[in-house]
Amino acid sequence: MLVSSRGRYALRIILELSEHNQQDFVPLLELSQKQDISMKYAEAIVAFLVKAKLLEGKRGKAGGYRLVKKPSEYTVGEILKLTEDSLAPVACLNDNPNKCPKAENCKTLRMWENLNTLIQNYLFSVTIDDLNCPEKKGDYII
Amino acid sequence: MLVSSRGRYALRIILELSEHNQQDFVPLLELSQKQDISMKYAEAIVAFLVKAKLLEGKRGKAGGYRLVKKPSEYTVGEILKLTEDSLAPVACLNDNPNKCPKAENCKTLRMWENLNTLIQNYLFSVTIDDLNCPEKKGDYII
DNA sequence: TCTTTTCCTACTTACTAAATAGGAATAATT
DNA sequence: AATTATTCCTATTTAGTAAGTAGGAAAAGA
Repeated sequence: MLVSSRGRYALRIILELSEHNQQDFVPLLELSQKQDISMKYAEAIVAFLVKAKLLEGKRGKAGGYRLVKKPSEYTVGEILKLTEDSLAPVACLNDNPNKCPKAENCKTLRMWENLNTLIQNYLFSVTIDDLNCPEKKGDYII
Repeated sequence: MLVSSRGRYALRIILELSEHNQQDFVPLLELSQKQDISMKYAEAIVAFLVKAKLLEGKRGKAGGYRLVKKPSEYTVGEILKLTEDSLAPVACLNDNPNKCPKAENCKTLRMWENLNTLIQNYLFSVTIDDLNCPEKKGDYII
């Protein structure tokens, strides 16, 4: 059930970028140092985020990375869904309709679906902006 | 974020046992066949559950496995917490107080804590009995 | 042309989940 | 006492993949 390092780092990198002037490109060296992630690993993650169009990269001198939209428009859910491939707790939920041959009689399926809904609803409700300004977003209350 | 096979299988095995007369011991062969899990892998999982005192095993002829309490007293949460080691989405939540050197300034910590609470509250609220009789437990509604 | 930067491809390492194998110990039955 | 059905125990194999590394090509500004 653990979120991967890639996911956690991606969040931190986007958070870091959200704190810079959004016109500016922030070089990888600065990102990796500030976030204490090895240059090379940070590079792999950032490249992934650029390919997924969550970031924009610019080569050459004065190059670097920047966000493509406002921090309030990034949800934690969209970032993690990308890096984790899926947020679902069991793989069969990724197929719609469910392809598992046991799905019809599966006594746990409903429970997994409910858990999945719960997780997604929460993660897609939290934005990068919320993480920067926690007072904007009340704690989750059951 | 995926639940392991071990966790999914453990749930299915306990569900299977919950459908038998609870005095009887169900042999592994039957469990593994009914649940379509290899004998040897099922054995490893069941041994694990016995060690954790979630099941009781009896050797020799007419031996097998049975539940140690009523199905309504097993929560999905307790089963998965065992098989997954932890239900937390990030490892640092397992230490109380948090040992991560960045915890003080971590902008994502609160979000992970909230997600963790959400997941735990749900999983510990669902029992094996609920899975057998879904009408007993309303769907999760946000 | 020099420097700073991203971009790209490939590789290595290490971990661990998942599954298998073989046989010892136990208990009921005949 | 022998037989059979079963759990219990220890060790091993396999395979996938996350995590991290390496080196150099391409681009862009000064």
